[in-house]
Formats: sequence, C-alpha cells, structure tokens
Amino acid sequence: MAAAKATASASAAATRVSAVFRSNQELTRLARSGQLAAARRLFEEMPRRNVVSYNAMLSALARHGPLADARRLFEEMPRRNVISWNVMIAASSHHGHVTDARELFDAMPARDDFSWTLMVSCYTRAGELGLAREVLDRMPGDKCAACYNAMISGYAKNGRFDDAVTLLREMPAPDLVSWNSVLAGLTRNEGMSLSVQFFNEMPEKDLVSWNLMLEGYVRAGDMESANAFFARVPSPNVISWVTLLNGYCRAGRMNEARELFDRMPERNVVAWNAMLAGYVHLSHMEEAYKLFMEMPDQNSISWTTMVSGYVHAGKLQEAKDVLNKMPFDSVTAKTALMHGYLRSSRIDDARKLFDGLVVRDAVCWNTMISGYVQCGMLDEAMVLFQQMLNKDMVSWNTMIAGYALYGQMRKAISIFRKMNRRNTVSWNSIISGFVHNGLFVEALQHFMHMRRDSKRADWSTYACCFSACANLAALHVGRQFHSLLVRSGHISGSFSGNALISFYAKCGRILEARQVFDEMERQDIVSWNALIDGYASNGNGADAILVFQEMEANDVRPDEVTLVGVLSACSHSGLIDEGLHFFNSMTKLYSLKPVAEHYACMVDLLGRAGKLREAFELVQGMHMEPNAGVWGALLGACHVHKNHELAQLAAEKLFQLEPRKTSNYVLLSNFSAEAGNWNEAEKVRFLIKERNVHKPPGLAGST
DNA sequence: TATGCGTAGT
Repeated sequence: MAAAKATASASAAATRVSAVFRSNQELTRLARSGQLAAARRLFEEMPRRNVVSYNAMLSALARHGPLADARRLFEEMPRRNVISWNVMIAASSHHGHVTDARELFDAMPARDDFSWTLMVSCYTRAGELGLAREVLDRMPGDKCAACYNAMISGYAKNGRFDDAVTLLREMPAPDLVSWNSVLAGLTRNEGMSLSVQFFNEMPEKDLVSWNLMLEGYVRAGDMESANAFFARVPSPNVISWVTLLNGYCRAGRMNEARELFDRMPERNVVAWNAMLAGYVHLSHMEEAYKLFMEMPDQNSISWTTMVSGYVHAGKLQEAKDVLNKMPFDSVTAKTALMHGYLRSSRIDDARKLFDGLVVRDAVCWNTMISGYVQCGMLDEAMVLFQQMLNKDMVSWNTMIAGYALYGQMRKAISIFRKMNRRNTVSWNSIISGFVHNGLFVEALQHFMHMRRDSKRADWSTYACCFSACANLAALHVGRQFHSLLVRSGHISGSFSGNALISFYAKCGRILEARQVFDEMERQDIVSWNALIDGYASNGNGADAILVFQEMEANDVRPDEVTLVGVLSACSHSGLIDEGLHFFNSMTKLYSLKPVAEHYACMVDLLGRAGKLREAFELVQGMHMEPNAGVWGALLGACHVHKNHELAQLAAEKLFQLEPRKTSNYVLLSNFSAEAGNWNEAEKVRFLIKERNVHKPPGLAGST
C-alpha cells in the first residue's frame, strides 16, 4: 500500500518535472525567436518554475526587453546559478553598460568559462582591448578556446593583426573559430590581397572561411571575383548564396540579383529579406511590395525594410500604414519613421513616436538628438543627450558637430574633452568645427593631437586641413599635408582632392591646383567649380572661362556655384560683356535661376567698371530681398568710386542685416574719413562702441 | 531545457 503510494507520488513528480521541462523548452524557443510578449505570458502562467525557467525568461528579457526588467527579474529570482549571472553580464554587455557588466562579474560567487569569455568580449566590443586582455590574462587554470578567440577577434576587428596573430600562436590549441576570427578582421579591414594570402596559409578551413572570403570580394565591390570565387566554394550554403545576392543588390544589378535569387536551391527569410532590401535600396517600392506579399513568412526585419523603404521614397503615409499593420514591436522600424518625420521637419511627430517607445536603442536616441541638432534646437538635444544612459560614439559626435555648426565651440570642446575614447569622426567633428568657425590654427593643432591619439585621418580630416591651410595661406604646411595624404592612400577620393584644388588655388598656385585636378581619378562638379573659382580668384578670368567651356565640352552640367565662379571671374578680370552675357543667359542656357550670390557678383562687376547706377538699378530690380553680400559689393564699389551718397544707403542696409559685423562699420568709417567727413567717421566709431560690436570671436555664443 | 568566440538580411 505504502509502496503503491510512493510509486504514485513519484510518477506525479515525474509528470510535474516533465511539464516544467516542456514549458522551459517552449520558453526558450520564444526567447530565441524574439517573441517577448508570448514568453512573458507563458512564464506568468507556469504553475511551477525552476532555475532554468527563470534563466530562459531572463535571457528573453536580456535580449529583447528593457534592461531594467531583466535586472528586476534577476533580483527577484528565488535561486541563481552561474548561468543567471552570465546572462546578466551578457545583457549589460549588449546594452553597452560595461561598468555594470564588470560589477556583476566581480560580485558573482563563482565563475565558469562563459563568465570569463563574456567579460573579454564585453571589453573588446567597447573597444577596451587593454582591459579585455587583463581579464584574459587573469583567467585561472586552462583557458578555454572561446576566451582566447574573443580576444583574437577583438584585436582583428580593431585592425591589430600583429597582436591577433601573436595570441593565435600563443594559444595551446587554436581552432577554426580562431583562424576565422583573424580572417574576418583581414577581409573587413585590410583588403583582399592579404586575405587571400592568409586564407591560403590556414591549416584548416570550413564553410565560414569560404564565406568570409566571398564577403570580402563583395565588400570590395569586385563582383566578377566574387562570382568566380563562389564557383569554387565546395558546397555553398544559404549564407554563401545570400552573400553573393547581396553583392549584386548593393551594386544595383537587380536583374542578376533576381536571377540568382530564383536559382537558389534554398531560400530562408534572410534570403527573401536580402532581395527585398535590394529593391527597397533603389526605391523600387512596387517590386518590393510584390515580393513582400509573396514571402512565405515575414519577420520583423522584412516589415522594417518595407517601412524604411517607404520613408526613403518619401512616402510617409505608406510607411505609417505598414508600421501600424506590423505584428512586431520594432524600435528600428519606428526609428525609420522618425527619420522620415525629421526629414520633413515634423519634429513633434518624431518626438511623439520617440516618447511612445518602451525600449529604445542608441540609434533611436541618436536619431532624435540629431533631429534636434538639425533644427538648431541644441538645448533640447542636450537634454536628451544627458538623459541617455548608453551613449555611443555617434551620440557624442553628434553633439560636438551640432555645437560646432552653430558656432558654440566652447561647448563642442567641452564635450570632446569629456569623451573617454574618440574615433576618427570625433576628431573630424572638432577639427571641422574649428575650420567652420575660422579657428584655423586650432584646427591644425588638433590634427597633430589626433596623430598622437593614433587615430587614422580620412579624406574628411584632410579636406578640413587643406581648408585651414588655404585660409591661413600656409602653402608650406599644406604641402606637407599633401604628401601625408598621398602616403595615406586617400588621394583618389574626390572630396580631399577638391579641397586640395581649392587650397593650391587660394595660395595662388593655380598650376599646382590644375595638376591635382588632372591627376584625380574622377572629377565631379565640385572639382570643376573649385578650379574655375581658383582661376577667377587669381585674376585669371579668361582661363576660368576656358575651364568652364572645357567643362561643358565634357558634358558636365554647371550648377549655381559654377556660375558664381564664372561671374566672379568676369568681374575680377573686367570682362563686363562676358559677365553680362552669362548672367543674362543663365536661366535660358542652364535652367539656373540667379540667386543673391549671382547678383552680388554682377554688382561687383558693374561697380568695378564704375557703372554704379546700373549696379544700383540691378539691386532694385532683384526678385528677392538683397542680402548682405549684395549690399557689401555695392558698398565696396562706392568706396572705390567715391560715391558717398550711395555708400550711405548701402551701409545702412548692411547695418540692418549684420548689426554685429565690425568690418561693415570699419569700411564705412574709413570711407567717411577718407572723404574728409570726420564727423561721419566719428559717428560710426561711436556706433561701434554703442552697439558693443566686437570682432567676431571664434568661440562666439558659448556663454 | 538556460549563458560565450568566427559568416548572410534593417
């Protein structure tokens, strides 16, 4: 009897255990597929839970929920094991909360291989390679391969191949992941020739290695090599196919992409999404929609791709409709729509979406912050920036660039100095800020600091430096930058090339400017404009017009800036008839409507020729309000031709438009003095004092 | 049954 009872209760217990076991399995499945709400429901409904149930729920929250919820569950758990601690470390690491991860790691009662590996990868993800290495070195006993591999991958991702390879040689038993980690770093940072060499020397390879190489060719935009390599992959899997497909999509070769997609032996949701993204990228929304409807199953990425596609195509209503039908809660999709609103200056709509989000990632925060920055609402941007807990490099750089753009360099510098780590963009933001605000020496000094920080300069850095050198007329320094640029390999890009043309032109070295222009791989409209402007500002109007004709012969359509260059060329070289011809025919010949800058050129041109009356009539006939440039040109012309009456009028307009600009007052004051009108000169000097006009400080607006 | 290191889609 007693034995029968015992058997019955034992079998009941076994049933309960297997019920918990089955629920745990289901919970894990939901957690892995990101179905957070369903996971929560199941967890709440479970009559019995063990530590595995808690860990599965914890992992769901850690991966897909707010970090605070994971933290709360962790605190509430009746019993924790090493896995519970590990999941929390992973969660903190993924949210970029490095300090929290470290505190958990230090506080946990016992650590296993996973704990050490997680801590290493947490640090490498944050770019803290030194701290990661300390953790690896401190790991007791036989270190596991995963822990070594996390460190090797960290080195490789950050371009430190010597360190990666050294550690690879030191570890007792490198495995496929070790080799592939180094290979991934090479294909992503160092181009294909080194990658091929390493790939050929690898003692063992698997499909991941082949796929990494394939991705390398795709990344390099070399689809012919990618295709040839694909043919050599022993037995390509769906990842190999998608990698190649993605290459054709990125190259905009949609016919070949579609042909490949139709040929694929197996299409998973990632493959469908890749094809979908290809259409969306080219704003082929009708094709995209058709494909979207054909998909056997759409996941949150498919929906998000559609939302961002409509946003990109400027169809905000369609984007909103898709978002409302979306069965997933996706930060990325909502952020895409926020982007759309911000691009249409609908900042309140964007903010409403932002406020409605329960989980926000760094991209979402940064989108809202940069939205405020672009509207000049820097205080609002700063409030969000301060509220943001997981600031990333983009957050910091956005604020720096924002303050720099609006002339508040003191605040920009203060944020820059508070950064623990800086990347190339951080340095570029501060350097371009200095250039933008006329602080050219500071810009160059910071370039030197950047080199000491061993951050790589890119084309943007060099463009800023050339601009600074041009403004300082520092020919010698600029030449040194030029040779640095040549050594750095960024010479082929048109951005730095264009800055270099302007630099030589502004230093009066028009032949060298021309040489840079001729040596560029591809000249864009900015290159032509820089060269035309170079000839113009060097008083070589006839050559500027020759270049303009050369540009037309090359079928490059002139834009507004080109015409400013051409007109100022005519003005500087006294080519009055030519100037009038270009000005009068720019609408008919090039479909360009004259803007204030063009009028300023014409006023200058007529003024220099002493035709002050015609110049004034032109100003009066403008179909827009004349700006400071126009009145300034007129004032300058009056100065040369001693027309005091007209000068007075122009100066008054200028004072209205630019009450704080010293040079206007100085110009009028000197002019009055020269004309013997000392009372007037004195009056202007008084005005300067009274209106408290200072020389525009580069650090203006930072109080 | 729950956690880590290398490859594809926002």
